[in-house]
Amino acid sequence: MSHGVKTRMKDEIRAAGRRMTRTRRAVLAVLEATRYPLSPAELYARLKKKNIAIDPVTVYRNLTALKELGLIAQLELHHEGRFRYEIKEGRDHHHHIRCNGCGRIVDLLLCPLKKLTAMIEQETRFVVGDHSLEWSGWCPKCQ
Amino acid sequence: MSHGVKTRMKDEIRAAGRRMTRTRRAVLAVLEATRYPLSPAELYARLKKKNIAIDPVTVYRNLTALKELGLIAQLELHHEGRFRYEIKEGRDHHHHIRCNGCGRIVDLLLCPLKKLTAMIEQETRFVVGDHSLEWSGWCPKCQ
DNA sequence: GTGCTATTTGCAACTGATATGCAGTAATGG
DNA sequence: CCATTACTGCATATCAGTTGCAAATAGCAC
Repeated sequence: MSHGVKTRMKDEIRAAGRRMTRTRRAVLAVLEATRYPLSPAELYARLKKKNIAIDPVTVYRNLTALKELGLIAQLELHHEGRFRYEIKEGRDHHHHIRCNGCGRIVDLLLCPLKKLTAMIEQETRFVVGDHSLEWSGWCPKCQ
Repeated sequence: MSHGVKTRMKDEIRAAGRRMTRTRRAVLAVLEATRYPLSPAELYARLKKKNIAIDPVTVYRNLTALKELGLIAQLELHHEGRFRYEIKEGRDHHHHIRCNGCGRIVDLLLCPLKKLTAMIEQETRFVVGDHSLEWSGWCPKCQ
């Protein structure tokens, strides 16, 4: 196994004519180490706690770039009104549920929607691209 | 039929100790006349075009109030990063698809998710509340 | 209609999330 | 280690939505 995840990511970044920088590496590292999608602000806080010098703007710019490169996914949780980001590498298509009480976010590994695409294309004559499916509710502790 | 939609809405507003005002009536009228969910800014623009004097802040406050009263629904379309609102009265549960090209929004009358609730509750131990399911793609004209 | 009270409104100012302009810095290929 | 060009930081701007407060008004009682 000569080609690790990090190397593969760097290759993809280079292939698009972009660079693997100190801050980009740090952003990716935090996203990789976190098992739920982070908002830019949360990500920035984690970088700060790790004593990594980075400007909030650079966090935004890196998230946008990595999203365009397809290395991370941008999502919006139910009624949260802001974006979150999570690493794509090694993760299957999935959705989320978020607790209205404590804000805890849990992955849902199911996706009942794959079969629906054809139906929707027929119904609307759209060419269906992406979808988002997000749930909210109350987690065990907050019930 | 002595009890129209308007009267019913006014009753619900009054029942909650709130008032049916000039601006609230206008906001409801525009939402009723529009067959897709509007952002606060779009709603404000339509009111202006109809020469209705209203402050943008009042639009926000009315939308919040009407949402709390359960008369309108707040939703977030796929990757749009802001809220939209639509009238609930007389409309079944549904979802949307939005064109990446022109922004056109079309209703999807299907909802494949009802059966899923029990499954998710079992899997996560959450008590499932609401969900959002939004699609994006390319509409016939933009393909 | 008159008057009363609580809700609403308009205006201004504010917050929070995200974007942009620009000059300086640093990652890559040669 | 040089040149090129992407990236970073800082300041500043924009956009969505919120909040404080005094003035306006809806709804109710008379």
